[in-house]
Order: sequence, then structure tokens, then C-alpha cells
Amino acid sequence: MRYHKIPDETIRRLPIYLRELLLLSEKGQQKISSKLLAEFLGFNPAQIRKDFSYFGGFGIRGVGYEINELIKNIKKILKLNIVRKTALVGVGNLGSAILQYSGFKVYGLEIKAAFDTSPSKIGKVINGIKIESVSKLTGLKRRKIKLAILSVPRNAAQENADILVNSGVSGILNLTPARLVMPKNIKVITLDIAMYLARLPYYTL
Amino acid sequence: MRYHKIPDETIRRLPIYLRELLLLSEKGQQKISSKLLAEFLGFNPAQIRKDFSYFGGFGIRGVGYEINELIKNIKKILKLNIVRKTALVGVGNLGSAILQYSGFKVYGLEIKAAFDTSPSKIGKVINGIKIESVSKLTGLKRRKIKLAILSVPRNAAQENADILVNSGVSGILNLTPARLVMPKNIKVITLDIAMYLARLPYYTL
DNA sequence: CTATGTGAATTTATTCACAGCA
DNA sequence: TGCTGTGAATAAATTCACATAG
Repeated sequence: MRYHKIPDETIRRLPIYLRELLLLSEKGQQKISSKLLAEFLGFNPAQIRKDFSYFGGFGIRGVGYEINELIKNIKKILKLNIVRKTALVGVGNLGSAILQYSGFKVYGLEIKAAFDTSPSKIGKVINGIKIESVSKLTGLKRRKIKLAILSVPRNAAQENADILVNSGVSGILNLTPARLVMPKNIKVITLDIAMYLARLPYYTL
Repeated sequence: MRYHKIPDETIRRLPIYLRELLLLSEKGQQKISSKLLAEFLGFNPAQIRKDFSYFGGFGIRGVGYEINELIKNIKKILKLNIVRKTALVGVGNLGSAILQYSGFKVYGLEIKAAFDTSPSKIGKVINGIKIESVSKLTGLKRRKIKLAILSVPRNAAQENADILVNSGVSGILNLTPARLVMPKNIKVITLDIAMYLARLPYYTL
């Protein structure tokens, strides 16, 4: 295979494939074709094959893909082949829902620390995680936590993001509606739930 | 302007513009140029102008855009110019966080009803909304609620989505990791938080 | 024969560059 | 002059179509 820059869209789809494959694996499936996987996901089979081909291709011609092998490969690409420790900053309504959310596990993501400013929350334990003061954020470097979920109020977002970066965090899932200004070696993915709901009326009403 | 199919990507960006413009308006700003708005959002100015041009263009040459006018126009395009009533199905951790989330208001979205199966939750009031039995979902048609947020367990997702469609809902924000099979006049936007976090390690670790 | 892997073709989205209007 | 609106150019992503390997 010749050199190709890997499209961002391909990376965006990998976790979708992974989720479906994990489900199939759980059901005891061993093999899958691009055609069938595409049908399950509503994608085009060529797109699936092309996505995998950027990484060398994981299939067997005439046969298809071995599901567990494919899972291993995608996890490796996404660097999810080892457990990734994550910190949560801001244990409000959304934050505490996230602390209790079980959907991260399948991806090898584990929330290992939670922080808040409110004295009434500090010390409380949610889902086995003791809430710490945000002043303890600097300890993330020592604890080798490189990922963070930010769910503080909007006006505290930039400030806390800055602290996270200073504490060695290099990837932030920003659940606030704030635009974060960050050094460009830091990856920020912003996810404002309201913005998704706001697109629905256009299509349907 | 000649006829153009409006790109989905344009629609995806409109709520981003709207959010920023609302913020600027709040701060008392009156006018904005595509150049400045682009700078705020990290976009290309031509893209912003082109996005607006699909709808006829809202600016004044040599001057820029009148912020409040632009807000009005975007809201109209997104059909957010009147309050859109939304139902929440599934009042678990995530669901109750959403019931208490204040970020929908700026878009004219209001959660007006919440449903769950659990007898221990039915009748409870969260943020002014009384939780009803899912058996009451059929009443959505009468109550003219056309949008829904689905945050039930994965294995209950399809079933509840079907009920929603039968109750007249035409747009669903699917917060479960389930693939929903729906008639194609129903718009589903799926948002699995874990999938966003799962992309971070690729970029940064 | 079957289903992958991949150049080529096509479609879609972004950016350029400038005409046109306040 | 200054900034919009927009065709044209470019870039990116998707899909086709087929050679190739099992």
C-alpha cells in the first residue's frame, strides 16, 4: 500500500466499527464481511474496506475479516489496547452522570479521578471514585492521567482546561459550550449536547 | 442566487454560529464580519459567507452582518424561531442530568415531559417536570411534542423509539449506543459520549 | 467463486479570488 | 474603500469497479 494521509473521517468511524464488532464478538460471531458490517451500520462496504486499507488491511480475500483480530487491530490504532485513565473535572449533574456511565469500559477507558470546587462534594464517593478538590489536579502528572473530561460551568472552562494542560493532560473531551484556546499539541473534542438536539427541527418539523 | 442543495455540514455549523452570535449579542455587540466570526470559531471566513449564502445571504457588503438579524435568520432556518417541546425518555443518571441541563434554552428547546418505567421514579418531579410512566408516551401526539431524547438502556432503545414514532415524534436524539432502525421520514441523531472520548488517545498519546 | 484491497471516477466540501454593492 | 456573495479552483471523502488472493 502506498502512503496515504489518514482521513479524520476514518478515525471518527473506527470507534463505530469497534462498538459493533465488540457486540458481534459477544454474540459469538467469528467472521464478518465488509458487506454485512456495512449493512448493520448503514455504510458503504467499500468505505469500510478503504478505511481498514489505510492501515494495511486486516481481511482475508474471499473470506472476510476475523472479528477478534479486527477488534485488536482497531484498538491498537486508536491506542485503546491498554486501559486509558481519565479524569473528570466538574461533578455537577452531567459530571456525576458521567461518573456512573458504564459505556466507557468497552473502549478501555476508565475514569480514575474526579474533581470539583464545591466543599459539599469534595470527599463524597460516586461509583467508587472519591471527589477531590480541583487544587489536586496538578497530581495528574504523577498519576499518569493524560485524558480528561471537562464538565464545569462555561465560565470556568478555559481556566480549568489550562490547569489540565499544565498537569500533563493532552486530550480533553469538552462537554461545556465554551471555545477552548489551547496549544496545538493538545487535542480537544467539544461535545455540546444541546447543539445536536438543535439540528433535529430542521430535518423534521 | 442559483439553486444549491444545502450541505449537511452547513446545517451542522449553524448551531455553532448561533451559539457564538447569541453570546456576542449578550455582550452588546451589534455587528460582526465573517472574518472576525471565523477567527472566534477557528473557521475560514469564506466558509461562513458561503454557508449563509445558501439561504440568500444576510449581510451588507462593505459592512458585515447585523448580529440580531443574523440570529433571527439562523433560528428560522433551523426552525428554532418558536419554542420546540421535547420529551425525555429514560430518567437514569444521564437522563436526569439532561432534565437539569440548562443548555437547551438558548436554542429555544424545552423539555416538557419525562418518562420512565421504574415505579420508584414515576411521580417524582425533577426541575419542574413530573416523571410519567412510559405507557403515557402515546399522549405526546395530543401534547404536540415532536422531538425526543432517548436515554434508556441499550436493549430498550429500539422498542422505545418505535413507540415514540407511533406517538408522532419525528426527531430523536439517541443517547444510547444502539443502532435504531427507523422509517426514513424520522430523523435520528445518535450521540454516544464514549465514542468521542475514544478518539482522543489516537491524537495525543 | 468469493470478498478484499485499491487505483480511478465521482461526489461533496472547502477555499480562493474577485466582481459587485453599500 | 471594505466586506459580502459567489462562480471557479482545489481539496477531501466517498463510491465504483476490477485485479488479485484465498
